[in-house]
Amino acid sequence: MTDGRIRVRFAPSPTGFMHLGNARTAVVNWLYARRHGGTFVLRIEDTDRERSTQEAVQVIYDSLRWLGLDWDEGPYLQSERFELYRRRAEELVARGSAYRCWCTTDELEERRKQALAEKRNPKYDGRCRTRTEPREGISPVIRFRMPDQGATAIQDLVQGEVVTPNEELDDLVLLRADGTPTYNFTVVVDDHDMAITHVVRGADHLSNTFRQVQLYRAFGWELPAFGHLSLILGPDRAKLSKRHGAVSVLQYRDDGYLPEAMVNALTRLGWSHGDEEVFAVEELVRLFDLPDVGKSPAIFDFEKLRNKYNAEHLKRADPGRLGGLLAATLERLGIARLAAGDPRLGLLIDGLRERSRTLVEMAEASRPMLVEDVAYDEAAVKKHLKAEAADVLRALAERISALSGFDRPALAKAVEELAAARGVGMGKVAQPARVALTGTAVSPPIDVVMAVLGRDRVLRRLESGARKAAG
RNA sequence: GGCCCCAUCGUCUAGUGGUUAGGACGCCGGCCUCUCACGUCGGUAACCCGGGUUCAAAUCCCGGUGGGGUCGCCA
Repeated sequence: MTDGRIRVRFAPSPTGFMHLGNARTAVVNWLYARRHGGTFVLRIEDTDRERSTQEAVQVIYDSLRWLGLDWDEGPYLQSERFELYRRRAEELVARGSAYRCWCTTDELEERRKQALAEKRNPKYDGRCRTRTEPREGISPVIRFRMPDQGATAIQDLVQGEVVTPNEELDDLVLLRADGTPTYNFTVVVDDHDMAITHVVRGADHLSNTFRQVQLYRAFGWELPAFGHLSLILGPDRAKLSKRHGAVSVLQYRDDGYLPEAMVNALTRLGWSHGDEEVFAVEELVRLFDLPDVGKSPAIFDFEKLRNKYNAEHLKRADPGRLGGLLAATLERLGIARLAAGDPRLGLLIDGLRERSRTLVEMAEASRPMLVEDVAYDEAAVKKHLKAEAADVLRALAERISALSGFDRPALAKAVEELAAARGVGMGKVAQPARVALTGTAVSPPIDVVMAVLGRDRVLRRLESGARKAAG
Protein backbone atom coordinates (compact mmCIF):
# COMPACT_ATOMS: atom_id res chain seq x y z
CA MET A 1 0.00 0.00 0.00
CA THR A 2 2.69 2.43 0.90
CA ASP A 3 5.53 2.82 -1.52
CA GLY A 4 7.59 5.86 -0.66
CA ARG A 5 9.56 5.52 -3.84
CA ILE A 6 6.62 6.40 -6.05
CA ARG A 7 7.14 9.85 -7.48
CA VAL A 8 4.62 11.48 -9.81
CA ARG A 9 4.48 14.97 -11.17
CA PHE A 10 2.05 17.49 -12.56
CA ALA A 11 3.76 19.50 -15.28
CA PRO A 12 1.50 22.13 -16.82
CA SER A 13 2.60 24.88 -19.13
CA PRO A 14 1.60 28.35 -17.95
CA THR A 15 -0.08 29.62 -21.07
CA GLY A 16 -3.50 30.67 -19.90
CA PHE A 17 -6.04 29.33 -17.47
CA MET A 18 -6.06 25.85 -16.05
CA HIS A 19 -8.80 23.90 -17.71
CA LEU A 20 -10.63 20.79 -16.68
CA GLY A 21 -8.35 18.45 -18.56
CA ASN A 22 -5.27 19.69 -16.73
CA ALA A 23 -7.20 19.62 -13.50
CA ARG A 24 -8.14 15.99 -14.04
CA THR A 25 -4.52 15.10 -14.68
CA ALA A 26 -3.48 16.92 -11.53
CA VAL A 27 -6.19 15.22 -9.48
CA VAL A 28 -5.24 11.77 -10.71
CA ASN A 29 -1.55 12.30 -10.04
CA TRP A 30 -2.25 13.67 -6.62
CA LEU A 31 -4.61 10.83 -5.71
CA TYR A 32 -2.11 8.29 -6.96
CA ALA A 33 0.68 9.83 -4.89
CA ARG A 34 -1.46 10.08 -1.79
CA ARG A 35 -2.87 6.60 -2.11
CA HIS A 36 0.56 5.04 -2.38
CA GLY A 37 2.31 7.32 0.05
CA GLY A 38 4.41 8.73 -2.78
CA THR A 39 5.63 12.18 -3.68
CA PHE A 40 3.71 14.70 -5.79
CA VAL A 41 6.01 17.05 -7.67
CA LEU A 42 4.94 20.30 -9.34
CA ARG A 43 6.92 21.41 -12.36
CA ILE A 44 6.13 24.40 -14.52
CA GLU A 45 6.93 23.80 -18.18
CA ASP A 46 7.66 27.32 -19.30
CA THR A 47 10.18 26.67 -22.04
CA ASP A 48 8.13 28.65 -24.53
CA ARG A 49 9.04 32.13 -23.44
CA GLU A 50 6.67 33.69 -25.92
CA ARG A 51 3.58 32.13 -24.46
CA SER A 52 4.39 31.63 -20.80
CA THR A 53 3.27 34.29 -18.38
CA GLN A 54 3.73 34.93 -14.70
CA GLU A 55 -0.02 35.37 -14.29
CA ALA A 56 -0.61 31.93 -15.74
CA VAL A 57 1.86 30.46 -13.27
CA GLN A 58 -0.11 32.09 -10.49
CA VAL A 59 -3.33 30.63 -11.90
CA ILE A 60 -1.80 27.16 -11.65
CA TYR A 61 -0.93 27.68 -7.99
CA ASP A 62 -4.35 29.14 -7.24
CA SER A 63 -6.16 26.34 -9.03
CA LEU A 64 -4.22 23.59 -7.30
CA ARG A 65 -4.66 25.22 -3.92
CA TRP A 66 -8.37 25.68 -4.45
CA LEU A 67 -8.73 22.04 -5.42
CA GLY A 68 -6.77 21.08 -2.33
CA LEU A 69 -3.95 19.42 -4.27
CA ASP A 70 -0.88 20.18 -2.22
CA TRP A 71 2.49 19.38 -3.73
CA ASP A 72 5.44 17.90 -1.91
CA GLU A 73 8.20 19.23 -4.15
CA GLY A 74 8.65 22.16 -6.42
CA PRO A 75 7.52 24.19 -8.12
CA TYR A 76 10.44 23.62 -10.42
CA LEU A 77 10.62 26.08 -13.28
CA GLN A 78 12.11 24.79 -16.49
CA SER A 79 13.07 28.32 -17.46
CA GLU A 80 15.63 28.20 -14.64
CA ARG A 81 17.18 25.00 -15.96
CA PHE A 82 18.05 25.94 -19.54
CA GLU A 83 21.79 25.48 -19.01
CA LEU A 84 21.19 21.91 -17.90
CA TYR A 85 19.23 21.04 -21.03
CA ARG A 86 21.90 22.60 -23.21
CA ARG A 87 24.54 20.39 -21.66
CA ARG A 88 22.36 17.33 -22.12
CA ALA A 89 21.80 18.19 -25.77
CA GLU A 90 25.52 18.52 -26.37
CA GLU A 91 25.96 15.20 -24.66
CA LEU A 92 23.71 13.60 -27.26
CA VAL A 93 25.53 15.36 -30.08
CA ALA A 94 28.83 14.02 -28.72
CA ARG A 95 27.37 10.52 -28.63
CA GLY A 96 26.20 10.86 -32.21
CA SER A 97 22.54 10.61 -31.16
CA ALA A 98 21.84 14.21 -32.15
CA TYR A 99 23.09 16.58 -34.78
CA ARG A 100 22.93 20.21 -35.85
CA CYS A 101 20.40 21.15 -38.46
CA TRP A 102 20.51 24.31 -40.54
CA CYS A 103 17.17 24.00 -42.24
CA THR A 104 15.08 27.11 -41.69
CA THR A 105 11.52 27.14 -40.45
CA ASP A 106 10.41 28.55 -43.80
CA GLU A 107 12.03 25.71 -45.68
CA LEU A 108 10.55 23.16 -43.33
CA GLU A 109 7.11 24.70 -43.60
CA GLU A 110 7.36 24.58 -47.36
CA ARG A 111 8.33 20.91 -47.38
CA ARG A 112 5.63 20.07 -44.90
CA LYS A 113 2.98 21.67 -47.04
CA GLN A 114 4.22 19.89 -50.09
CA ALA A 115 4.28 16.53 -48.32
CA LEU A 116 0.72 17.01 -47.12
CA ALA A 117 -0.35 18.00 -50.62
CA GLU A 118 1.19 14.81 -51.96
CA LYS A 119 -0.40 12.88 -49.10
CA ARG A 120 2.99 11.90 -47.74
CA ASN A 121 3.94 11.78 -44.10
CA PRO A 122 5.22 15.32 -43.36
CA LYS A 123 8.17 14.21 -41.29
CA TYR A 124 11.61 15.82 -41.37
CA ASP A 125 13.58 14.27 -44.21
CA GLY A 126 16.84 14.10 -42.27
CA ARG A 127 18.86 16.01 -44.81
CA CYS A 128 21.13 17.57 -42.15
CA ARG A 129 21.94 14.24 -40.55
CA THR A 130 25.17 14.06 -42.49
CA ARG A 131 25.86 17.73 -42.95
CA THR A 132 28.87 19.06 -41.14
CA GLU A 133 29.57 22.53 -42.50
CA PRO A 134 27.37 25.39 -41.26
CA ARG A 135 25.20 27.49 -43.51
CA GLU A 136 26.07 31.15 -43.65
CA GLY A 137 24.00 33.34 -41.36
CA ILE A 138 21.82 30.56 -40.00
CA SER A 139 22.03 29.43 -36.41
CA PRO A 140 21.31 25.72 -36.26
CA VAL A 141 18.94 23.73 -34.09
CA ILE A 142 19.91 20.45 -32.52
CA ARG A 143 17.93 17.48 -33.72
CA PHE A 144 17.64 14.00 -32.33
CA ARG A 145 18.55 11.14 -34.63
CA MET A 146 15.48 8.92 -34.44
CA PRO A 147 15.80 5.27 -35.45
CA ASP A 148 13.94 4.71 -38.69
CA GLN A 149 13.78 0.94 -38.50
CA GLY A 150 11.74 -1.22 -36.17
CA ALA A 151 9.02 -0.21 -33.77
CA THR A 152 8.67 1.28 -30.32
CA ALA A 153 6.37 -0.25 -27.73
CA ILE A 154 5.23 1.12 -24.42
CA GLN A 155 3.45 -0.64 -21.59
CA ASP A 156 0.89 1.89 -20.47
CA LEU A 157 -0.84 1.65 -17.11
CA VAL A 158 -4.07 2.89 -18.64
CA GLN A 159 -3.84 2.11 -22.35
CA GLY A 160 -2.09 -1.24 -22.13
CA GLU A 161 0.53 -2.10 -24.71
CA VAL A 162 0.78 0.40 -27.54
CA VAL A 163 3.16 -0.01 -30.43
CA THR A 164 4.04 2.31 -33.26
CA PRO A 165 6.45 1.91 -36.19
CA ASN A 166 9.60 3.99 -35.84
CA GLU A 167 9.25 5.34 -39.35
CA GLU A 168 6.42 7.44 -37.94
CA LEU A 169 8.85 9.19 -35.64
CA ASP A 170 10.81 12.08 -37.05
CA ASP A 171 14.00 13.74 -35.91
CA LEU A 172 12.66 16.08 -33.33
CA VAL A 173 14.24 19.36 -32.38
CA LEU A 174 15.89 19.30 -28.97
CA LEU A 175 17.25 22.82 -28.90
CA ARG A 176 15.82 25.67 -30.91
CA ALA A 177 17.92 28.03 -32.98
CA ASP A 178 17.96 30.45 -30.05
CA GLY A 179 19.31 27.75 -27.78
CA THR A 180 16.16 27.20 -25.77
CA PRO A 181 15.01 23.60 -25.28
CA THR A 182 11.75 22.08 -26.49
CA TYR A 183 9.11 20.17 -24.60
CA ASN A 184 9.88 16.63 -25.71
CA PHE A 185 13.44 17.09 -24.57
CA THR A 186 12.96 18.86 -21.26
CA VAL A 187 10.26 16.47 -20.19
CA VAL A 188 12.62 13.51 -20.53
CA VAL A 189 15.58 15.23 -18.90
CA ASP A 190 13.45 16.45 -16.01
CA ASP A 191 11.49 13.28 -15.42
CA HIS A 192 14.81 11.50 -15.22
CA ASP A 193 16.54 14.10 -13.07
CA MET A 194 13.59 14.35 -10.73
CA ALA A 195 13.41 10.57 -10.44
CA ILE A 196 9.80 10.42 -11.58
CA THR A 197 8.61 6.81 -11.41
CA HIS A 198 5.19 7.25 -13.01
CA VAL A 199 4.48 9.67 -15.82
CA VAL A 200 0.73 10.21 -15.75
CA ARG A 201 -0.70 12.66 -18.25
CA GLY A 202 -3.33 13.13 -20.92
CA ALA A 203 -3.56 10.79 -23.90
CA ASP A 204 -2.74 13.69 -26.19
CA HIS A 205 0.85 12.97 -25.14
CA LEU A 206 0.71 9.33 -26.09
CA SER A 207 2.28 9.77 -29.51
CA ASN A 208 5.04 11.89 -27.99
CA THR A 209 5.86 9.06 -25.65
CA PHE A 210 7.37 6.95 -28.41
CA ARG A 211 9.76 9.77 -29.22
CA GLN A 212 10.57 10.25 -25.58
CA VAL A 213 11.26 6.57 -25.13
CA GLN A 214 13.94 6.81 -27.79
CA LEU A 215 15.46 9.72 -25.93
CA TYR A 216 15.62 7.69 -22.73
CA ARG A 217 17.36 4.93 -24.67
CA ALA A 218 19.86 7.30 -26.22
CA PHE A 219 20.78 8.49 -22.75
CA GLY A 220 20.80 4.95 -21.42
CA TRP A 221 18.23 5.87 -18.79
CA GLU A 222 15.66 3.61 -17.20
CA LEU A 223 12.09 4.22 -18.36
CA PRO A 224 9.44 5.42 -15.95
CA ALA A 225 6.02 3.77 -15.99
CA PHE A 226 3.55 5.60 -18.21
CA GLY A 227 -0.15 6.18 -17.75
CA HIS A 228 -2.09 8.06 -20.40
CA LEU A 229 -5.53 9.21 -19.38
CA SER A 230 -8.06 9.37 -22.15
CA LEU A 231 -9.12 12.87 -22.92
CA ILE A 232 -12.09 14.77 -21.62
CA LEU A 233 -14.33 15.78 -24.50
CA GLY A 234 -16.69 18.69 -24.86
CA PRO A 235 -20.37 18.21 -25.71
CA ASP A 236 -19.34 18.19 -29.38
CA ARG A 237 -17.06 15.21 -28.70
CA ALA A 238 -13.91 17.17 -29.50
CA LYS A 239 -11.05 17.62 -27.05
CA LEU A 240 -12.06 20.04 -24.35
CA SER A 241 -10.79 23.50 -25.16
CA LYS A 242 -11.46 27.18 -24.70
CA ARG A 243 -14.12 26.97 -27.35
CA HIS A 244 -16.36 25.03 -25.01
CA GLY A 245 -16.54 27.79 -22.44
CA ALA A 246 -16.70 27.38 -18.68
CA VAL A 247 -13.69 25.13 -18.66
CA SER A 248 -11.45 27.18 -16.38
CA VAL A 249 -11.14 25.58 -12.97
CA LEU A 250 -11.30 28.87 -11.11
CA GLN A 251 -14.50 29.75 -12.92
CA TYR A 252 -16.13 26.94 -10.98
CA ARG A 253 -14.92 28.38 -7.72
CA ASP A 254 -16.48 31.71 -8.69
CA ASP A 255 -19.68 30.01 -9.81
CA GLY A 256 -20.15 28.57 -6.34
CA TYR A 257 -18.87 25.05 -6.68
CA LEU A 258 -17.13 23.16 -3.91
CA PRO A 259 -13.63 21.91 -4.71
CA GLU A 260 -14.40 18.43 -3.41
CA ALA A 261 -17.34 18.23 -5.85
CA MET A 262 -14.99 19.16 -8.65
CA VAL A 263 -12.44 16.56 -7.61
CA ASN A 264 -15.20 13.99 -7.28
CA ALA A 265 -16.64 14.70 -10.73
CA LEU A 266 -13.25 14.75 -12.41
CA THR A 267 -12.19 11.49 -10.81
CA ARG A 268 -15.38 9.77 -11.84
CA LEU A 269 -14.55 10.24 -15.51
CA GLY A 270 -13.30 6.83 -16.52
CA TRP A 271 -13.31 5.52 -12.99
CA SER A 272 -16.02 4.07 -10.80
CA HIS A 273 -16.53 2.16 -7.60
CA GLY A 274 -19.63 0.01 -7.91
CA ASP A 275 -22.80 2.05 -7.76
CA GLU A 276 -21.28 4.70 -5.50
CA GLU A 277 -20.89 8.10 -7.09
CA VAL A 278 -20.33 10.61 -4.36
CA PHE A 279 -17.03 10.38 -2.54
CA ALA A 280 -15.21 12.48 -0.01
CA VAL A 281 -11.66 13.27 -1.04
CA GLU A 282 -10.32 10.92 1.67
CA GLU A 283 -12.42 8.11 0.23
CA LEU A 284 -11.00 8.74 -3.22
CA VAL A 285 -7.48 8.59 -1.79
CA ARG A 286 -8.33 5.21 -0.35
CA LEU A 287 -10.24 3.82 -3.35
CA PHE A 288 -8.81 5.33 -6.49
CA ASP A 289 -6.10 3.53 -8.40
CA LEU A 290 -4.65 3.98 -11.84
CA PRO A 291 -5.14 0.46 -13.21
CA ASP A 292 -8.90 0.85 -12.58
CA VAL A 293 -9.20 3.78 -14.95
CA GLY A 294 -10.99 3.04 -18.20
CA LYS A 295 -9.65 4.12 -21.53
CA SER A 296 -12.63 5.43 -23.40
CA PRO A 297 -12.79 9.21 -23.62
CA ALA A 298 -15.56 10.88 -21.63
CA ILE A 299 -17.68 13.93 -22.14
CA PHE A 300 -17.75 16.14 -19.09
CA ASP A 301 -21.33 16.45 -17.88
CA PHE A 302 -21.68 19.97 -16.56
CA GLU A 303 -25.27 19.35 -15.48
CA LYS A 304 -24.35 16.38 -13.39
CA LEU A 305 -21.57 18.31 -11.72
CA ARG A 306 -24.20 20.78 -10.61
CA ASN A 307 -27.17 18.56 -9.91
CA LYS A 308 -25.39 15.64 -8.40
CA TYR A 309 -21.85 16.20 -7.24
CA ASN A 310 -22.10 19.75 -6.03
CA ALA A 311 -25.59 19.34 -4.60
CA GLU A 312 -24.51 16.26 -2.67
CA HIS A 313 -21.30 17.76 -1.36
CA LEU A 314 -23.24 20.84 -0.31
CA LYS A 315 -25.42 18.58 1.82
CA ARG A 316 -22.44 16.82 3.36
CA ALA A 317 -20.17 19.79 3.99
CA ASP A 318 -19.46 21.02 7.48
CA PRO A 319 -22.02 23.77 8.29
CA GLY A 320 -19.44 26.06 9.81
CA ARG A 321 -17.25 25.93 6.75
CA LEU A 322 -20.27 26.40 4.50
CA GLY A 323 -21.26 29.46 6.54
CA GLY A 324 -17.88 31.01 5.82
CA LEU A 325 -18.15 30.24 2.13
CA LEU A 326 -21.66 31.63 1.97
CA ALA A 327 -20.62 34.82 3.75
CA ALA A 328 -17.83 35.29 1.23
CA THR A 329 -20.19 34.67 -1.67
CA LEU A 330 -22.79 37.10 -0.30
CA GLU A 331 -20.16 39.76 0.02
CA ARG A 332 -18.67 39.14 -3.40
CA LEU A 333 -22.11 39.37 -4.97
CA GLY A 334 -22.80 42.58 -3.09
CA ILE A 335 -25.82 41.12 -1.33
CA ALA A 336 -24.77 41.52 2.28
CA ARG A 337 -21.82 41.65 4.64
CA LEU A 338 -22.25 39.21 7.46
CA ALA A 339 -19.69 38.76 10.21
CA ALA A 340 -18.18 35.32 10.63
CA GLY A 341 -20.17 34.49 13.75
CA ASP A 342 -23.48 35.91 12.55
CA PRO A 343 -26.20 33.43 13.63
CA ARG A 344 -28.09 34.13 10.41
CA LEU A 345 -25.41 32.21 8.52
CA GLY A 346 -26.28 29.00 10.32
CA LEU A 347 -30.00 29.54 9.71
CA LEU A 348 -29.43 30.19 6.03
CA ILE A 349 -27.27 27.11 5.65
CA ASP A 350 -29.89 24.96 7.37
CA GLY A 351 -32.65 26.42 5.27
CA LEU A 352 -30.90 26.47 1.94
CA ARG A 353 -28.31 23.73 1.58
CA GLU A 354 -30.90 21.18 0.51
CA ARG A 355 -32.58 23.51 -1.93
CA SER A 356 -29.45 24.81 -3.63
CA ARG A 357 -26.96 23.33 -5.99
CA THR A 358 -24.25 25.98 -5.73
CA LEU A 359 -23.11 28.62 -3.26
CA VAL A 360 -24.20 31.27 -5.71
CA GLU A 361 -27.72 29.85 -5.78
CA MET A 362 -27.66 29.83 -2.01
CA ALA A 363 -26.58 33.45 -1.87
CA GLU A 364 -29.24 34.50 -4.35
CA ALA A 365 -31.89 32.65 -2.39
CA SER A 366 -30.70 34.45 0.74
CA ARG A 367 -31.05 37.84 -0.83
CA PRO A 368 -34.72 38.52 0.02
CA MET A 369 -34.00 37.82 3.68
CA LEU A 370 -30.96 40.08 3.87
CA VAL A 371 -31.64 43.20 1.85
CA GLU A 372 -33.53 46.22 3.09
CA ASP A 373 -36.40 46.38 0.63
CA VAL A 374 -38.82 43.69 -0.43
CA ALA A 375 -38.92 43.08 -4.16
CA TYR A 376 -42.43 41.85 -4.81
CA ASP A 377 -43.05 39.26 -7.49
CA GLU A 378 -46.29 40.37 -9.13
CA ALA A 379 -47.61 36.87 -9.81
CA ALA A 380 -46.95 35.83 -6.20
CA VAL A 381 -48.64 38.94 -4.86
CA LYS A 382 -51.66 38.41 -7.05
CA LYS A 383 -51.99 34.81 -6.02
CA HIS A 384 -51.37 35.01 -2.28
CA LEU A 385 -51.93 38.58 -1.11
CA LYS A 386 -55.65 38.70 -1.72
CA ALA A 387 -57.99 40.78 0.40
CA GLU A 388 -58.67 38.03 2.93
CA ALA A 389 -54.94 37.64 3.56
CA ALA A 390 -54.70 41.06 5.20
CA ASP A 391 -56.47 39.83 8.27
CA VAL A 392 -54.34 36.69 8.47
CA LEU A 393 -51.12 38.66 8.22
CA ARG A 394 -52.17 41.09 10.96
CA ALA A 395 -53.21 38.22 13.20
CA LEU A 396 -49.84 36.60 12.60
CA ALA A 397 -48.08 39.88 13.40
CA GLU A 398 -49.98 40.03 16.63
CA ARG A 399 -48.88 36.56 17.65
CA ILE A 400 -45.31 37.27 16.65
CA SER A 401 -45.09 40.44 18.68
CA ALA A 402 -46.49 38.62 21.68
CA LEU A 403 -43.72 36.03 21.48
CA SER A 404 -41.17 36.08 24.25
CA GLY A 405 -38.55 34.17 22.29
CA PHE A 406 -37.71 34.54 18.62
CA ASP A 407 -36.35 31.17 17.66
CA ARG A 408 -37.44 28.73 14.97
CA PRO A 409 -39.59 26.46 17.20
CA ALA A 410 -41.47 29.40 18.66
CA LEU A 411 -42.01 30.94 15.24
CA ALA A 412 -43.16 27.68 13.69
CA LYS A 413 -45.54 27.21 16.58
CA ALA A 414 -46.99 30.68 16.15
CA VAL A 415 -47.83 29.96 12.51
CA GLU A 416 -49.24 26.51 13.26
CA GLU A 417 -51.40 27.80 16.08
CA LEU A 418 -52.78 30.58 13.98
CA ALA A 419 -53.75 28.14 11.25
CA ALA A 420 -55.34 25.83 13.79
CA ALA A 421 -57.22 28.67 15.47
CA ARG A 422 -58.65 29.72 12.14
CA GLY A 423 -59.37 26.19 11.10
CA VAL A 424 -57.32 26.47 7.90
CA GLY A 425 -54.35 24.63 6.51
CA MET A 426 -50.83 25.85 6.95
CA GLY A 427 -50.76 26.94 3.35
CA LYS A 428 -53.39 29.59 4.00
CA VAL A 429 -51.10 31.23 6.53
CA ALA A 430 -47.62 30.41 5.37
CA GLN A 431 -48.02 31.37 1.73
CA PRO A 432 -49.33 34.90 2.30
CA ALA A 433 -46.70 35.31 4.99
CA ARG A 434 -44.00 34.07 2.62
CA VAL A 435 -44.97 36.61 -0.02
CA ALA A 436 -45.23 39.39 2.53
CA LEU A 437 -41.85 38.52 4.03
CA THR A 438 -39.82 37.74 0.94
CA GLY A 439 -41.85 39.09 -1.95
CA THR A 440 -41.86 35.67 -3.57
CA ALA A 441 -43.81 32.42 -3.36
CA VAL A 442 -40.67 30.34 -2.93
CA SER A 443 -38.40 30.37 0.08
CA PRO A 444 -37.01 28.21 2.86
CA PRO A 445 -39.48 27.19 5.61
CA ILE A 446 -41.33 30.15 6.99
CA ASP A 447 -39.80 29.86 10.47
CA VAL A 448 -36.33 30.10 8.96
CA VAL A 449 -37.31 33.15 6.96
CA MET A 450 -38.63 34.92 10.06
CA ALA A 451 -35.68 33.94 12.20
CA VAL A 452 -33.27 35.38 9.64
CA LEU A 453 -35.26 38.57 9.17
CA GLY A 454 -35.59 39.33 12.87
CA ARG A 455 -38.61 40.60 14.75
CA ASP A 456 -38.65 44.20 13.57
CA ARG A 457 -38.39 43.39 9.90
CA VAL A 458 -40.93 40.60 10.21
CA LEU A 459 -43.49 42.88 11.80
CA ARG A 460 -42.83 45.66 9.32
CA ARG A 461 -43.10 43.38 6.31
CA LEU A 462 -46.19 41.67 7.64
CA GLU A 463 -47.87 45.06 7.96
CA SER A 464 -46.76 46.14 4.48
CA GLY A 465 -48.08 42.87 3.13
CA ALA A 466 -51.38 43.35 4.91
CA ARG A 467 -51.77 46.81 3.45
CA LYS A 468 -50.90 45.50 0.01
CA ALA A 469 -53.46 42.71 0.41
CA ALA A 470 -56.16 45.04 1.63
CA GLY A 471 -55.63 46.91 -1.59
C1' G B 1 -3.96 11.06 -45.54
C1' G B 2 -0.15 7.99 -42.10
C1' C B 3 0.19 6.18 -37.14
C1' C B 4 -2.38 5.38 -32.50
C1' C B 5 -6.70 5.04 -29.28
C1' C B 6 -11.92 4.38 -28.31
C1' A B 7 -17.20 2.25 -28.91
C1' U B 8 -23.46 -0.26 -23.07
C1' C B 9 -29.51 4.55 -22.21
C1' G B 10 -28.78 11.86 -24.41
C1' U B 11 -24.49 11.97 -20.54
C1' C B 12 -21.21 9.48 -16.55
C1' U B 13 -20.92 4.41 -15.78
C1' A B 14 -21.73 -1.25 -13.70
C1' G B 15 -20.97 -5.65 -16.35
C1' U B 16 -15.57 -9.52 -17.24
C1' G B 17 -19.52 -16.17 -21.55
C1' G B 18 -25.55 -17.78 -19.07
C1' U B 19 -28.49 -10.92 -15.78
C1' U B 20 -35.85 -9.30 -16.74
C1' A B 21 -28.46 -5.56 -19.13
C1' G B 22 -27.86 -2.53 -12.87
C1' G B 23 -26.96 2.58 -10.79
C1' A B 24 -26.63 7.96 -11.41
C1' C B 25 -27.73 12.96 -13.89
C1' G B 26 -31.71 14.60 -17.12
C1' C B 27 -36.91 13.94 -18.47
C1' C B 28 -42.18 12.20 -17.13
C1' G B 29 -45.71 10.73 -13.19
C1' G B 30 -47.26 9.29 -7.81
C1' C B 31 -46.42 9.99 -2.53
C1' C B 32 -44.65 13.41 1.31
C1' U B 33 -45.49 18.73 2.19
C1' C B 34 -46.40 25.89 4.50
C1' U B 35 -43.89 27.11 -1.16
C1' C B 36 -39.58 25.34 -3.54
C1' A B 37 -36.57 21.68 -2.54
C1' C B 38 -34.99 17.14 0.08
C1' G B 39 -36.67 12.27 0.50
C1' U B 40 -39.33 8.27 -1.54
C1' C B 41 -41.98 5.08 -5.24
C1' G B 42 -42.62 4.19 -10.37
C1' G B 43 -41.78 5.20 -15.67
C1' U B 44 -38.71 6.71 -20.21
C1' A B 45 -34.12 5.35 -22.48
C1' A B 46 -28.49 1.58 -24.33
C1' C B 47 -25.11 -3.24 -25.72
C1' C B 48 -22.67 0.78 -33.54
C1' C B 49 -22.94 -2.95 -37.78
C1' G B 50 -21.36 -7.67 -40.00
C1' G B 51 -18.92 -12.11 -39.67
C1' G B 52 -16.80 -15.84 -36.75
C1' U B 53 -15.53 -18.98 -31.81
C1' U B 54 -19.07 -21.39 -28.38
C1' C B 55 -24.47 -25.34 -26.21
C1' A B 56 -24.48 -19.99 -24.98
C1' A B 57 -21.79 -13.58 -26.48
C1' A B 58 -22.67 -6.69 -24.34
C1' U B 59 -18.57 -9.78 -22.75
C1' C B 60 -13.52 -13.50 -26.86
C1' C B 61 -11.46 -12.97 -32.30
C1' C B 62 -11.60 -10.58 -37.22
C1' G B 63 -13.51 -6.91 -40.52
C1' G B 64 -16.34 -2.58 -41.33
C1' U B 65 -18.49 1.99 -39.67
C1' G B 66 -18.39 6.03 -36.49
C1' G B 67 -15.78 9.23 -33.02
C1' G B 68 -11.23 11.03 -30.97
C1' G B 69 -5.86 12.00 -30.58
C1' U B 70 -1.38 13.06 -33.05
C1' C B 71 1.82 14.20 -37.14
C1' G B 72 5.66 22.27 -34.80
C1' C B 73 12.14 25.51 -33.64
C1' C B 74 3.62 24.55 -28.79
C1' A B 75 3.22 21.95 -24.56
